[in-house]
Amino acid sequence: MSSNKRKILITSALPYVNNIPHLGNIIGCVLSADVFAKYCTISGYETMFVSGTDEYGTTTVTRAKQEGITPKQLCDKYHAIHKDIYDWFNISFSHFGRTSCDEQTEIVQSIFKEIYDKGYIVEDTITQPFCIKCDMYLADRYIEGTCPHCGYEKAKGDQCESCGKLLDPAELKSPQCSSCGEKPVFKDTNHLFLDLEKLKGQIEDWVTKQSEFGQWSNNALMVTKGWIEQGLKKRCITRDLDWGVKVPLKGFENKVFYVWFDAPIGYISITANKFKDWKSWWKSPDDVELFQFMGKDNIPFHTVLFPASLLATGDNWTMLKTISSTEYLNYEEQKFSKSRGTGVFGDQAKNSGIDPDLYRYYLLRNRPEKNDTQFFWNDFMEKVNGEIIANYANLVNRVLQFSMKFFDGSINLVDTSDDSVFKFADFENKVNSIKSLYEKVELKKALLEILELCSYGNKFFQDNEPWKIIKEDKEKTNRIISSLFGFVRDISILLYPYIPGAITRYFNSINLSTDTILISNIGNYDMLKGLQINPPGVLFTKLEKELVEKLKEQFAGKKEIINPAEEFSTIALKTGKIISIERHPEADKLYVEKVDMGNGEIRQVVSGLVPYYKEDELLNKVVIIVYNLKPANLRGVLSEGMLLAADDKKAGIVEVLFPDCNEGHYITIHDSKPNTQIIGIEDFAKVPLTVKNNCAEFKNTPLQVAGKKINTVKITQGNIR
RNA sequence: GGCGAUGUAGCUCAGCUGGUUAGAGCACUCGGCUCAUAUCCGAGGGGUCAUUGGUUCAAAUCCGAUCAUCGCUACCA
Repeated sequence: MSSNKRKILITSALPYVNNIPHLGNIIGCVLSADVFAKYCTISGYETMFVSGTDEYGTTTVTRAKQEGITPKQLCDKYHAIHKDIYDWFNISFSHFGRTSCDEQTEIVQSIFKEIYDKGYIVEDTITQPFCIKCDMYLADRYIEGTCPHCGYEKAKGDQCESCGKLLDPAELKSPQCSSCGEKPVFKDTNHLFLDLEKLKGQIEDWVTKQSEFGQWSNNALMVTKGWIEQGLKKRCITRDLDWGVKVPLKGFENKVFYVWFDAPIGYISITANKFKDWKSWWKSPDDVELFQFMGKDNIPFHTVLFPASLLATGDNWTMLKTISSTEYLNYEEQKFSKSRGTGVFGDQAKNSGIDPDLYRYYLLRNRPEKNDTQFFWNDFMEKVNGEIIANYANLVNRVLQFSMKFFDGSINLVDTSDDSVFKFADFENKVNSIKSLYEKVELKKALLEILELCSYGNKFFQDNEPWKIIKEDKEKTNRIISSLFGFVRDISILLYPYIPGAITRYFNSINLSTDTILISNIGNYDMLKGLQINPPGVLFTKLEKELVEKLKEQFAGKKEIINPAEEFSTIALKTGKIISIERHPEADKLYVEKVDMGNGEIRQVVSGLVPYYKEDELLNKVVIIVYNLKPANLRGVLSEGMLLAADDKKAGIVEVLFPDCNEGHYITIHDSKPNTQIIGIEDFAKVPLTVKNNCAEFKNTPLQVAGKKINTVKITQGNIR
């Protein structure tokens, strides 16, 4: 069975099962991988392209509970949604599987055993919440309580949804089991850890070698190095949960593997799920080249953690050769957001009435390779209409129409002489260049070079004026058109990975089998001789302004209304008197102050003023506190507000604002009213407070307290924070 | 604050290891063609290559500093 064919194994990051992918997700992994896979296929390489839904983990369990179904049922439902979307986008997986298959259990367990036998697994005890009533350990997500940072009452044990901070469940105040409400007890539980420290040398060697060999992008290499330097510690690979792959070790019967450990192995098991000879792909490092596609947030899993697991087995696995990691695609200068309804998601794209090839074209044309890029509806329309339709589709159409009109649609031998379009466009060199870009997974550039070829085709057509020559020299006209016909056929082959649907329609209209869409057929025109073509149909429908405007409106999401006049009122600034001050026990730069806010309210505030002020320079002074800020935990000490200081970066001076009044006054501009709602630090950071001419201002309006302006002594110009 | 990335025409971007008057597409202005339900071709205007030092015979390109934007991170409070 083994041939001399190159074997290319392609994976695209496994989407988490209950997130519906948006266009940014789609271009990031699945679509990019698909173009490369299609290229490999038409190049005659033996190609395996796998992906699937990542199904295990607490998120699925929680969601299933909410919907009142089992995790399995939930995954069935969402898996179908994913599959449907990718089918619509014409993604040709060898297999789009799921991590909840039997092979996953077998392979994850066997890999684990190998790692265990080699001594890279260590056991350790951690303390975890346990619900007596439910008789189970509570995964981080299953526990709710008050967030120690912001005071949000329904914070989840792993992360507070209000302030976004990552949490340890033990930090929560008044914790509760999220299913029964019982107060959990904290019990010691044994877990297994992958000893990355011990693997460090191997990982580093592998990264050094492989990054060069596989020509990793700078971005991927930087993230990887950062990760390795940041410290490879022991990482926990088990969880107390039952939706996952069981840990095959005595004493761990009730535990499953943690998703980061089992998900990448999903690539292997999904392959095994459909192909009996999966080992010829995944255990064949000398014969197989592995290309992996993902968004930038997934890099360390593929360059460090997954390789570490495989290295630890000591076995001969096929490992990552080339990583293709994209930056993010934003939507009309915002982030895609399901909850805010911003951006186009896979299911919506499908219902938008626009040809999937047009999405494919635009997403790849704008592929975020080096930078984040934007999805703009106007840009979408302009690029689609002006590039793929006006340039390529029009070239196809004029060539075919001309052949129909003047030669009854019969094609003669393709002219490749020095007068032909091939010489005119320096065709051979261009094609080689495009092929090499494909090989390097430079998908955006390859696409642009193909379009450049189309321009040469149009120019050749224009320059030769066959519509005039036909009147005198039919033979010459035939040569012109036949060369263009062959030229367009070749370009279409090159374009197939990007817009497979349209190219298939094109091949049908010229009566050529789609089996002939092969890179090796470029330059081979024997099969075109004597071809009888059909009248061409319309390859694409142009995007109309009205439709685009409608869709833009539909997917705009909730608009943030920024009213400059009320902007200042998002914050509340209040004066307070420092009644005690001491050094933070755990930090060099921080003071911990008790501040009397008036009316007997005392707040504890932490501020980073040690390098700038001595204790007695601040004690008993009246200062300004951001009064409606979410409390934050700074190196173990609660800070219930922020002490305002001006900051002159150029001079390196920090000056605390000392208002000329007593404690308990609000700071205003004009007659603004202080906000009573709690805001986050990021909201506060958006409010531009500055010092100009020794006076504290908001957008050129002086801040006032008790009828007076707030002045600085040392700093004339600067920011306030 | 630290690390990393980015900053080139109105817009989207090319410009690798430094080498002639800085490029493309879109948009704009003008001209031409008509095979093309899509148009196309040509010409033109428009840039102190973020700012600023330095290395060099030569810098958008290399090095340093600064500023701005974005991402991650922190003793941001």
